[in-house]
Amino acid sequence: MQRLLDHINNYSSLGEDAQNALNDCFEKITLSKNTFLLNEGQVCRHLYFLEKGALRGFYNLDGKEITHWFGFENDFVTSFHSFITKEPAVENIQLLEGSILWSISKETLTGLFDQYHEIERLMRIAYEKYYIRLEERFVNAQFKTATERYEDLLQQTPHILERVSLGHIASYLGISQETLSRIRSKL
Amino acid sequence: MQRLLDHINNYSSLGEDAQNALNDCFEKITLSKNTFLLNEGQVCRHLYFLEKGALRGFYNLDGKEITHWFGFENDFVTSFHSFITKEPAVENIQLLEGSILWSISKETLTGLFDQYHEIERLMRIAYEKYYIRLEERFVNAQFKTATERYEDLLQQTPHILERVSLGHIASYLGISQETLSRIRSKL
DNA sequence: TTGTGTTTTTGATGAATGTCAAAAGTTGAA
DNA sequence: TTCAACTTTTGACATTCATCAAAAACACAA
Repeated sequence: MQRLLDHINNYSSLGEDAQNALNDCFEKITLSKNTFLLNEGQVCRHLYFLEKGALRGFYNLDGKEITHWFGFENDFVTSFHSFITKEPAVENIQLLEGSILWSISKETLTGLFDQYHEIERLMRIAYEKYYIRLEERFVNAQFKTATERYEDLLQQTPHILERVSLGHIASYLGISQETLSRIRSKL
Repeated sequence: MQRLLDHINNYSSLGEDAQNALNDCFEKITLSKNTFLLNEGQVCRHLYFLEKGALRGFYNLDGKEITHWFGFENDFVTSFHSFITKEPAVENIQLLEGSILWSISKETLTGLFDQYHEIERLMRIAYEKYYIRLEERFVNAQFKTATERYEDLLQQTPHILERVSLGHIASYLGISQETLSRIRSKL
């Protein structure tokens, strides 16, 4: 839990009351590798903080699994579309390693927003960060070649390569596994 | 201004005080076609609401202009990365039509957040909406073919086609103008 | 150490899309 | 109405990447 609070204080520092409230409202979850945190079709009612471990979000397209994001230590994780709209998720969230997570329900979080302006501020700032992170990925996806995307990954988030299989990374980069293998052999 | 307030109340309804504060803090701007609202290299210190008109965000890559987003009526517009981080923008924002905008500086907005919890909430909710909208575009960019992306555009935002030149739309879809022209001739 | 299941690489081929160049179409000012 | 500038389409060809199939490498339990 301290890790979550430390991480949050990087975003926007919280008063003691708010920190205590968060402490009371997050619930610890320990899950083993390959477990599903969410199955497609379910409404994702929780926001998670990943203290330790790794997971992926993926959906099924023409019988293939498309991994479109990964989560690692210090990431907030949810199926954002489902969490925000309360519609059933189109994606699955699956553990890639045994992990420790902290969970809070949407209702509880909304209650905290009402009580603590500073917690809502925190969330506003978190969305800002996640927004620009996504924007960068979007621009890369649409306007860079497969090789450039792989080189960017090497530079910016090399830890992903060490913890995730090539097949998952290929679909994360939006290319086939064979193409990724060939790109790697040429660098 | 009423249009801005009406739009905002769709997101999250505001008390009278907060509405009046917004009224006082937004400034009206009228700009003619082709004007630049922002040039790359500048820090984007303002958030804009587009009451009437159209504009595009684009950046230069290998001597080509890449249009990566459009703004139309009722859109909040800024160079998000620059606005959030205060770093120089990599993109330009240019008017596609004569437009009416409402502008607020980051400092003023931050002041409103401090004073009015409900305005910060509004922003949190706005980011949620913009986040899932971007997420959808990202998935389309990475995992759909050019033809599918064009068909989605036809279905979901056909108004774009009526107001923007093909060259801009092609780069928005991440394809060459020639390919877009061929896709259209085949449908 | 062996064997089995999984992941990664390699090869051959085809489809989708980009690039360059030129033609055709459109628009708006004089 | 005409002309010049700009936008869109068409054609020929090159490049990138996906797909399918098979081989190689790796992981790890028996």
